[in-house]
Amino acid sequence: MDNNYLNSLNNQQKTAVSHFEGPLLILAGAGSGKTKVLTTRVANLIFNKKCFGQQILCVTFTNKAANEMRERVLKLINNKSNAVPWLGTFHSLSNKILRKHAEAVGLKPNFTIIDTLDQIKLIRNILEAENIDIKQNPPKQILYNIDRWKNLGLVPSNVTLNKAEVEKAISLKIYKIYQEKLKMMNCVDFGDLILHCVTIFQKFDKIRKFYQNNFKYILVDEFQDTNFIQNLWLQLLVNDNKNICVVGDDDQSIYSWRGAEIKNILNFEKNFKNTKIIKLEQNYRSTKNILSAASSLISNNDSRHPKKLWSEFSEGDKVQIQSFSDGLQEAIFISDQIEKTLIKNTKLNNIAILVRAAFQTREFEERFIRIGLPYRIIGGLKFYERAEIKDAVSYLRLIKHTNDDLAFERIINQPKRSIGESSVKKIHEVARKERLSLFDASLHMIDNKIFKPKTEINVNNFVQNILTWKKISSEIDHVSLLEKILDESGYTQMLINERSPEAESRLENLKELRSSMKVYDNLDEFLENISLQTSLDEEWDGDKINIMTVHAAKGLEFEVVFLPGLEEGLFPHQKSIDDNGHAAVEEERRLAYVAMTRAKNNLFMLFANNRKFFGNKNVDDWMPSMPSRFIDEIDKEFIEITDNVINENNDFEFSQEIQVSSSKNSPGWLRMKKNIENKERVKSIAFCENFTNFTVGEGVKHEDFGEGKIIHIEGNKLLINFKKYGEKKVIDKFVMKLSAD
DNA sequence: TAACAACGCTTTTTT
DNA sequence: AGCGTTGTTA
Repeated sequence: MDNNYLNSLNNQQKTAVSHFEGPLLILAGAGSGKTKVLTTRVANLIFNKKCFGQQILCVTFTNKAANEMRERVLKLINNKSNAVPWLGTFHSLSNKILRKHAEAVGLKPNFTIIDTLDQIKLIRNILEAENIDIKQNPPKQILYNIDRWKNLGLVPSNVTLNKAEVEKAISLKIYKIYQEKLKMMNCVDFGDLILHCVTIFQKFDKIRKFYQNNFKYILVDEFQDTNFIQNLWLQLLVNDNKNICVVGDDDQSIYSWRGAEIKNILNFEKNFKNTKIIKLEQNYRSTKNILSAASSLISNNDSRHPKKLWSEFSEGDKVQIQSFSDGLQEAIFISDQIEKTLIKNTKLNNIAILVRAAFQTREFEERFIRIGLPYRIIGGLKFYERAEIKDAVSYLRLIKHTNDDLAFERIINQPKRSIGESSVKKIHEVARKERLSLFDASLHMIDNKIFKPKTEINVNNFVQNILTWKKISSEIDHVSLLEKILDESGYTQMLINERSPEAESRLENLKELRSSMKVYDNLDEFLENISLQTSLDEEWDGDKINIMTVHAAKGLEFEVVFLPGLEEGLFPHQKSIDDNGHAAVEEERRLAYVAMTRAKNNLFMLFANNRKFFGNKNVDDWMPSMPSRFIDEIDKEFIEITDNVINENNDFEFSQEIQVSSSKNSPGWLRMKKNIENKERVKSIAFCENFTNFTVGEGVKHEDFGEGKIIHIEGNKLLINFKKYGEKKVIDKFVMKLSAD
């Protein structure tokens, strides 16, 4: 192996890579090459025979980051697959450890990891059983409280409520039952993965020492986003040599809502004596304009370590600030920009649209489908969270553990077996009284003739099927088992009978599930990993535009970045401000900073004057909006402002077909400014005049679309069937009556 | 019990 | 718009 890998590093990076003994804190600014440092450091440790690959614990924040890091490390050390087995996320590594010591916390090694939907369902069930009002105690809120306790390392018996927290008493009560239920079902949630590990490390010195001794070196990425329990997990694994290296950037801390504590990084040198601190301040990603714009924004935060990122790159284009009359115009601009200019020089893979909230992706999805640009939405709906996939997995789960009540309840009447709500409720009651799982309660009720005769036959068929499949599950492979179940349960037939496009795509998804299962050796292995799998799609295949939330974009970089929706209330998000005030604004600002610093060459920041919420059934769904404060906070030297607001009275459907370029005549930017000062509400489509002198059936002519006939009228908006263009919505003043002459 | 209509709430960010 | 919950009917 050649030693060139060190030569491509700058001095600070080299120091970081070559520091072997003792705690190391790397403060790495955005784009300063921290992944390179981490991967090279791992390789360097192995080259210098400081340890074996399997003695390195390397923790990343996402699976994506873990995969990328593994790939790069393996490349550096010559492709020995599985040479760094302990590289992964806190959750995946905890999963691995917990499988080995499950009994220590009263679980079987093949426990199931439940997802958020299951968590909420379980909490609902408990609330119902306890006769607690669901409306007054939303399961989501309770789940949030439980998660927070878990992030703080608190098991139910360790939670103490002060006077201000009386309202959490119900959550605490549920938490206790929730944990018991999970144990009974041999399930854990995401939080448990880490919490159980910590419990084991604390309770069993032998186990802890085993891992401490094994991990000669620990590396942690994105350290600014670790929370209390994750930090404790690390502290328990560090041995006396204190060879722990953490990398982070306080300006990129964006997970406080998940319990992330910046103080973990700020106090690191206090926790570990003789910490070596290295700052990486040279940026290798962005042009000077982008970097300066981002730096000027983040300098508005009070609580941060001042730092001076610098770049040897050219100035580049200024950051483009663009305003639009509504979200659709914004989407049209982005797609135009991509189609007209970018597509020539930039691969679609190098273009990203980063949004604050997931719902914003829809606007772009619709636009790209319409004009046929390939795109991918990352982290949207996860494959295994789809209904049909969860159903199929529930069958497998129930076969594996018949006391998995969540799985039981999900599929007992899916496909329909005429076992309705009331029957399920009865099973619940008996299960509670007899302290049985739903499955065993059903058997009990059959034996004791508690069901109505018809229901009994149906329930009996179901449980017998499950038992039969359970029996043969050890004889045939897991893929055949799934096929058999989908076939014999009537699930496939149910979808075929539906004859809808949705059902067809569900069948497709089940096929995909089937092929994805082949990657695993057996059913256990499949079930153990399915929940931690973010997506089974080959997400990064093909040349496509990337659409994702800013959170999901953490750690990634793109040639061109679009940031739509920079409006007060959306970015910064109102809910976050409501909940946490000033601290929240600072975190939102960091989020904007992360978003901006993803861009290498071109950065577009966009906002609309009117934003559509909750569909567009009626005009009330349109909300006037103001540009984000973050736009004002960026130093004007590095930005260029363009106003694309078309005549406000224009109909949004209609404007879809006009080119944006034709309209730079309205002083929208200045008007917006004025509106903010006067605190006036922006005039929006909602206030259009609401009458017209056209009638349904009348023939009309439109400048662009030619002749057509009115088929529906709503206020001053006409639905017209054009001869050439088909049905379109147009505002009345853009069409002329076709007079008899 | 199933099928369907009516209603109301949604959307912050994720392993 | 889309989903889950509630109410109505067969």
